[in-house]
Amino acid sequence: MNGEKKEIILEAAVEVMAEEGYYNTKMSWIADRAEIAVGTIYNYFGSKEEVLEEIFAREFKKRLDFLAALEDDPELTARDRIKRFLEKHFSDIKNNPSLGKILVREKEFPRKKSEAIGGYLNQLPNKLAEVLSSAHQQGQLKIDNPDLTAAALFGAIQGVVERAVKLKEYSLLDEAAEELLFFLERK
Amino acid sequence: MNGEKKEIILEAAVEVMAEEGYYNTKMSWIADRAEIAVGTIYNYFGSKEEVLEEIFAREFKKRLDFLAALEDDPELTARDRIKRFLEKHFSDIKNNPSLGKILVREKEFPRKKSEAIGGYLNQLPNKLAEVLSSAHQQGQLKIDNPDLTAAALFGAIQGVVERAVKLKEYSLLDEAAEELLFFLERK
Amino acid sequence: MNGEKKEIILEAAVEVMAEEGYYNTKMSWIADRAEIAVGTIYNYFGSKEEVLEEIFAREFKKRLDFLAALEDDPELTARDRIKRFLEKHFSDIKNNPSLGKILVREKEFPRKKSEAIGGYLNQLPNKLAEVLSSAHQQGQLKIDNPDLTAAALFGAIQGVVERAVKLKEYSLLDEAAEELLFFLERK
Amino acid sequence: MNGEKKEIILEAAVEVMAEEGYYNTKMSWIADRAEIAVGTIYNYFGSKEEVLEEIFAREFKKRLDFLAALEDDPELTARDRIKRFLEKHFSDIKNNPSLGKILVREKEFPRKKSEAIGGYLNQLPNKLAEVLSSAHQQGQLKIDNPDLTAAALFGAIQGVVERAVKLKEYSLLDEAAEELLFFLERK
DNA sequence: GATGAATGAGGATTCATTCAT
DNA sequence: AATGAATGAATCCTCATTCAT
Repeated sequence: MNGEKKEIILEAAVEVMAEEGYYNTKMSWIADRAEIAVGTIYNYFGSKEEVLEEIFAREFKKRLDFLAALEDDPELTARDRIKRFLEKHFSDIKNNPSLGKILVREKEFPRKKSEAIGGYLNQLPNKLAEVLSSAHQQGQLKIDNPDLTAAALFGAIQGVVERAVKLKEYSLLDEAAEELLFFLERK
Repeated sequence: MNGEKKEIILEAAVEVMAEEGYYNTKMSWIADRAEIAVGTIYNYFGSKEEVLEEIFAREFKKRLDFLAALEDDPELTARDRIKRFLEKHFSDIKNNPSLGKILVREKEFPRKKSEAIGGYLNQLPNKLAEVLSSAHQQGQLKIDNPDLTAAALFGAIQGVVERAVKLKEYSLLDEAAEELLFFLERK
Repeated sequence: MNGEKKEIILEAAVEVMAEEGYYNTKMSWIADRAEIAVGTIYNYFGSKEEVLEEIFAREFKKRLDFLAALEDDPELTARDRIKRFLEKHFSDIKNNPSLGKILVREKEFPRKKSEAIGGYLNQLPNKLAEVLSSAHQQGQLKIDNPDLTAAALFGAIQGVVERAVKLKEYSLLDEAAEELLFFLERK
Repeated sequence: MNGEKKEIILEAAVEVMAEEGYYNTKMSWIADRAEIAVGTIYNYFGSKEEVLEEIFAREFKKRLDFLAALEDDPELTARDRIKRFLEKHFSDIKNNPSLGKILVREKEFPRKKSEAIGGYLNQLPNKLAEVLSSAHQQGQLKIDNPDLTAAALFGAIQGVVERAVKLKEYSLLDEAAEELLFFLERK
């Protein structure tokens, strides 16, 4: 019951921030959407920034965990891992496009402070780089610079989501995983 | 002499916004950086938002023009065009990383109003899609969905720039053009 | 308790604006006078202009209502009606000279927008003209141009209030009603 | 030639301030209307306020002088004097309604400083009161309180001008002198 | 825990005035 | 004398955060 209110607030925040952007979102709008009082938000979050951080923390953690789980499965090739990851990600976004909007858009944050979010935003490419790197070492993938490829891949993911969300053509997301895999398959 | 002051302001704005982000940038900081008075900015721009718009307008126009020029050269294959475009873009960013930072980061703007910026942000992927699409029709490229590929490519460009700028590893940008071409090369 | 704060703000605003004039009045002074924070004013009024509007709206409405009530009493002659109105008005001003000062002074407003205030400023002369006009038709008063006479009467009222308030000779207001009636009594 | 520029500026100022009001009038608009540069205004006036002051000073001086001249003519009764004064005033306003607008409207000024304007605004009623008072002493007029009557008369003048100017019914001004004399004529 | 009125620091913008040309 | 770009003090308004109820 208690934890539930926190969820309600986060959901409301995701919606409003997706529509308006972090800086244009007023705490009172989040409260309105969540059908609670502004003050109540501060019983669960220390600040507006923390709300955004929590959103990022959760979503990125989910994805990092998912990726970690895939790595633990020795049966899978690097290609499989990336494929599964992409499919999961795009399918999640399709289920909650608001979230997708925020995840690709909020690259600008309250200065300095929120190292937190910046951190998450780095971890995923890093993890992707790791996967690519180990695949490369095992001869599964021919890539020269895993960091670069991971950065490109991560950007491509964002680009596709952004496009799909902006045009509300969520069907783009269905083909997206397959499409992006071509990027890793080289002669 | 007159037009010069506008340039000075824009340069200062690019620097400060790159460091601090649009919303965190105070007009007075731009003025300080440009070594002028705040009021002077308003002799050249109607608002803070207009400053950002002008930056986007100029940079995107440059790139669109460059791409258009490449299209006019019948000697070039699609691959050449994209390659040249990427090389130019990454080299520009390397020369002015602050600009790169802004161009990839400012996806959130003063609400509704700035259709302007949103417009530019779409035009480039659209143009890329066009190039890919016509190449596809001429049998030069095997891609299924030019829109999707263009979105991925555009995102990948942003991702690479973002990574390079964030880690200040500008050497990443040297290999980037070559790397991203893999988006177009399939078995 | 809630509505009370709005009253406190209005009272403070009347005082400060009377002393300083609308344009010279800073929102922070109103807040200081009301012993609240600036932000609080904005919980009750949308803008500085709206504060002034509310003052005008209330005071003019009071007077229009009073005049309307007098018109509904068939026992009264036109002279009685005007007399009562003037007595009430002058007595009100005597009780709150600050208000008097504002009511006669604020003829210049934030451009265009405040049709509201302009409206009130017209309604009272119009109403006076009506009373005069109907009195004329009933042979109670000999006046040629009710509009003109009403404008003069309205101006005379303002002139007397202005003089009394400026010189702080509020006793002028005691004789004022009687004096102005001479204006309507013609051979 | 030199003095001429000052006149041009004053005319432009009267026009713009009549349309926009003192506080809403920008110095640059006056300059535009006068077809000169802003800086030039400051070669003739020390400040925006001084421009308004000069307007008031001139117009009120004109009227005070006119009234003084009428007083010097022993042939005239008080009624004649007032009548002539009113006719002149209303006719002047009819010729330059912009001026009329300013003269009745600008009761709020840059605080404290401009005692000047406040002074003029008092002098005219004072002078009127003098005329009435001496007429009273000579048994020409039956009025009890010359100050009060003068204030009412002055207010009535303003009221009529205001109405005429606001509705652009300048014909009201033709009858106005005759009408206002009723203030002096009692049973 | 929930509420929402009160708070006040913060910042974009305006515009009278200056002064180098 | 005329110019008009540059100046920066001044102020309205916003909104995240607090806290008494």
